[in-house]
Amino acid sequence: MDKNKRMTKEKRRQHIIDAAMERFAESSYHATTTASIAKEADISEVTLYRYFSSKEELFKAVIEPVLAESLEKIEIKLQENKLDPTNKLKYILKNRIEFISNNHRMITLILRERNINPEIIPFDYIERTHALLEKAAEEAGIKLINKEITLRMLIGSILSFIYFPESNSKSKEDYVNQLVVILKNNSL
Amino acid sequence: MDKNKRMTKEKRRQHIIDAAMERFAESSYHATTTASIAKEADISEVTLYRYFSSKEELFKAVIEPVLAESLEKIEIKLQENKLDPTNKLKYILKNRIEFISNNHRMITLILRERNINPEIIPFDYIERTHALLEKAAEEAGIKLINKEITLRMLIGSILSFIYFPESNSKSKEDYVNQLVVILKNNSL
Amino acid sequence: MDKNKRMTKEKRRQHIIDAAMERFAESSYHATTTASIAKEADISEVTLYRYFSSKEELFKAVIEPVLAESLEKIEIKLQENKLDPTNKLKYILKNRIEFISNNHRMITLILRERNINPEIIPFDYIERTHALLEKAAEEAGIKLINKEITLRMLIGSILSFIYFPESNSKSKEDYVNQLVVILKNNSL
Amino acid sequence: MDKNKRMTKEKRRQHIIDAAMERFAESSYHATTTASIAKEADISEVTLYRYFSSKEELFKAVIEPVLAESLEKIEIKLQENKLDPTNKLKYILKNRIEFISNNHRMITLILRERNINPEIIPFDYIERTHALLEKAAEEAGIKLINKEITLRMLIGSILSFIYFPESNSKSKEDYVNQLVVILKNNSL
DNA sequence: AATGAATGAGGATTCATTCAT
DNA sequence: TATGAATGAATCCTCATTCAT
Repeated sequence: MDKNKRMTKEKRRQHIIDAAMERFAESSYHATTTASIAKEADISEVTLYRYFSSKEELFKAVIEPVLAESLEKIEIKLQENKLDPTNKLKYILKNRIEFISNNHRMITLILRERNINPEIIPFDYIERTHALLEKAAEEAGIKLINKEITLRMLIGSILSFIYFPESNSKSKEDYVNQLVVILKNNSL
Repeated sequence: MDKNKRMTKEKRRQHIIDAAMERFAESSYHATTTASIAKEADISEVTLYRYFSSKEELFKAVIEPVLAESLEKIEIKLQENKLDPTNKLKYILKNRIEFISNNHRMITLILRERNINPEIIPFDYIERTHALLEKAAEEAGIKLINKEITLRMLIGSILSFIYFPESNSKSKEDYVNQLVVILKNNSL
Repeated sequence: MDKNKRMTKEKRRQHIIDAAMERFAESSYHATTTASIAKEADISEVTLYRYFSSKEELFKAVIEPVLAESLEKIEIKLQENKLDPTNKLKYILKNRIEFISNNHRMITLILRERNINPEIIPFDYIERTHALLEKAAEEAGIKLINKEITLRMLIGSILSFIYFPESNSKSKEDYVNQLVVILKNNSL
Repeated sequence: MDKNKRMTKEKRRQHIIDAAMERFAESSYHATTTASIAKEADISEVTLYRYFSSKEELFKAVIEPVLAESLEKIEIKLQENKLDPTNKLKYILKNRIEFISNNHRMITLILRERNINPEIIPFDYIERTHALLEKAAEEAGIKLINKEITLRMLIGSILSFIYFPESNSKSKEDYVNQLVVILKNNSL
């Protein structure tokens, strides 16, 4: 209680966001009440509303960093174009897998809500990642028996980290390298 | 209206379940109101309550067939043991992929709600599928550089059908066959 | 309680409107709570909302009949043009005074809210009545020392009935007749 | 901001009252928030509460001068008794009309709230004015066909200035003089 | 003296569920 | 069997007011 009162504005804001994330992740946007978020943050609902003008705005603030980071960096990096095609593909895979692993709860949350609140979550990660992978695999000369199998293996690999997160960074790097080797070996 | 009145009890029950599925799939358990389900089914809310004693029970009835089917058949089939290891693996993959494709909306719905209502959705498909695949891959002698990569490719392939459904049955069969070939080719 | 349940839909609707009028008249739109209206009507708030989708809609329903009646009839009657100018003027005065007397509480309510909710109360009675009187007085050849004094006496007479209502119909008729006589006598 | 800080206590108090009047006149007592008043005055809500212990007290302070002035002066003047009856009547009329014109917004505000907060607005101007006029008219020997019509014309004339304000002081004086002439001319 | 931060109480509105017919 | 009518319990959000600095 006392320490709450001493928080700086920015810290308290983040504190509320954290509490909200906790609650939103536990249930869902609709199932989560502003009262429960306030309780989690150990503040009153009114205080919550001093920082965020509505439940929806709070929700946006929760997912915003992930939404913002998401595909920006990767697309910038790819446009710098210093990577050869194979490393481009590896970069995408690594980046996505790291991203998912680091933001596991939030990603789950976002995917869960994306159909429900399309106006809040304006684009579809998975679609866009799919498109990126498609282009990169082609450029890297990966030609399995058909394109579909290639892409399902690539995107599926990434998706697996949503359901089976992995924190060890080295493991993820190894995983990507081996995956690409296998795919290249099996190209026509 | 009139046709509603003529429905048999069982038919009407199913009619309500269908309507409920429609609505639950569109939003989420909490965001879906019993009023909207009744409207979708073109009946009154009270009638809905004559068939299902609560919203939760209706939800259970919606997902129950999928929940029931899910891994039952596959496990029975596997225990019959008439398949050689490789075909066992193929069978699991095909079965899961078909299952996901045929029940796509419901699967999405169930996955979305599994954290929210753990008491309603009592087990985790993906965990169990993962376990099945792990065993089958081992028996089939698939030994990629390490177990993790193998499993991520297998489970990831399946997961991809959640996000990228495919209705053509032949395609799915081909996909599985090719996937297994590749994996076997790359075994140590 | 029991009799409430037996009300027809239309009767109950009117019952709620009456209760709302009671409460709105007692305080004001903003100071009146939907809870207090429901209590006045001896129903639950939810029932209130079954009949009116919002407080604002209920408010509109309360004032609508008065708003609708208000100046329609008078303008139609005047256009029929069967009255000589003096009787036209008398007609306006009588009509307005009757109207105010019969709907005294509602008029007070509407005047009170007209500045506050201009979107709900879309036009200004008094302005329009003023305009009607101006034209009618001119046609009736009433020419006091100046136009302002004439109009203030006319409109003021009407306004007085807002603050000092009178139920006896004969009195009102007499009043109008005498008023017009005086004004005519004093015309230049 | 800076100038705010330099205000004397009394000046700031008045500054807040002015802001509050602005807001109360714009909407109504209940629809006006202390936050909006504070914003209008460009101070914090807490500061507002340093000057006025509650919203109600602030409201009282807003209307107090008008309430205080209202009928005090007039009654004192009348008791001095230096005026002949006709001029007494004229004095009342002029005084009331001037008063309404000079405090137009506040009068409107007070009339709007008088039913809502009878404890705050403890007496009824209009009733009291009516009583004053009744006595004065009688003393001035004005005897129209009946007392009611006389009084409605007198009080109605005053009321008209609430709905149709007039700023020109000469006009008002003329108006009163002419009104009284007419009434006297028509006395029995 | 002034305020940023905080809140208990309450307001409009919705929801799952029940009652009476 | 079917439903129109009804509601207690929440839900998001706002308001007047207070506390700590």
